[in-house]
Amino acid sequence: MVRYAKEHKQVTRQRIIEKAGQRFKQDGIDGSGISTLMSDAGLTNGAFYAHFTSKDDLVAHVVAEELRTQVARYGTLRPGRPGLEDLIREYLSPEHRDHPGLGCPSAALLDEVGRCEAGTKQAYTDGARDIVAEIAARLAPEDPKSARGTAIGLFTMLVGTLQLSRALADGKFSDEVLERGIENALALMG
Amino acid sequence: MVRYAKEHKQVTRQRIIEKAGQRFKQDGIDGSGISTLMSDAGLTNGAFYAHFTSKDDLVAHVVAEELRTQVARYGTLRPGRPGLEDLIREYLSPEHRDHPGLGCPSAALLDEVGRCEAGTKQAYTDGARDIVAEIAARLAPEDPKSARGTAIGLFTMLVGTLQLSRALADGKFSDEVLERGIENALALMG
DNA sequence: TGTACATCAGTGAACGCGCGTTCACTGATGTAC
DNA sequence: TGTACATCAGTGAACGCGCGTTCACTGATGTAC
Repeated sequence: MVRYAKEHKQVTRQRIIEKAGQRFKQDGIDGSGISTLMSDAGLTNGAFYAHFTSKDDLVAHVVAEELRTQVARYGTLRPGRPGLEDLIREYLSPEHRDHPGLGCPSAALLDEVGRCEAGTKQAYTDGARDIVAEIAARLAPEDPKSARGTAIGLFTMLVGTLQLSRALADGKFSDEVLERGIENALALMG
Repeated sequence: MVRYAKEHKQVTRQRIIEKAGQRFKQDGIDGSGISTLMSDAGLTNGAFYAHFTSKDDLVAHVVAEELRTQVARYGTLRPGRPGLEDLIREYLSPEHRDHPGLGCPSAALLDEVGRCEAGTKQAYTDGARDIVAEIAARLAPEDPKSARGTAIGLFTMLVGTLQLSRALADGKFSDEVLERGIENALALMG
């Protein structure tokens, strides 16, 4: 019937998106060229435009996928507040700090997303809404709306703290930022 | 004696650094080319290497200068905690969100600094130390050390909140993030 | 069963462009005598 | 006072390179008859 399995091209496209997510988080969006991205996916540069109309198009899909993955992580945590506490400790760990390619897209790319075109910002906005809702639901399952403010504060502090820890040249200072961040985040949860 | 006023070249160098700070914060470091930076300073590209050994060299000096400016801002605030409260409201304002070029370098560039070479990260580290110390001294003038944790939390939340507000395509959601951020920051101060 | 043709994911060379960097030169202002 | 020379901040064209993007082509697999 078909020369390739029906879903072959979709699988390839998904592989490009996932590898590009890692590369973007490691080297930045501006810092990652099409040739590198395609080579990460085991392909050559020419095939790119059979999958995406432009780099901007890829970036928007990558951001959407990365945030979807973050939301999915919440489903794997212990239920309720204990799950959030686990998340805080994992998020503000030296492992996460030292491996941005496998970590949170917001920590790696948030200020760059602020400079991206509308489609990418929209994809980020949709994902951010889900993340805030997930955190709020864990903080106050009976009335998530009341916890939105705290959820936003928790999220922004996690992101800012990890970014700061990555920008510091002094390992001791960086470790201190992570440790204080855990204390602050747990305190913020109440 | 000299063809130009003694300090002429220093003045030009300082102008390049300050204009580059604005450009970096607006378009990103990777997003700003030497020709644009020099044209911002009213010069042509060729003069760049009479002032800096490389783009990385400029970036390190810009980061150092930008953080020095941030620290200097603390001196212009009302003394003590009221000054910090003013800062929080100014920092998390729509005006600051909408004019990154004139705003906080951490909010505009923090994740990019994390990917910069050692000299730039060192410059950032030195500046961050001063900012944390300034905030801590305002939170607990009698015992700043005890307030370091809270100072770090306040700083990271401000930075993360402004970044998030800039990344959101939805103005209403973005405004909400700023408002909740002010509440959370004031609560964190205690 | 065998051969001609259609499909299409992927190849790889090439496009113009802007990047960071280099360098021979300019021209305004000084000094020497 | 006038002319030859030194200084040096800044000019602007050029360097090789990698960028995002285009396109003629390949080659593996299917269908037609």
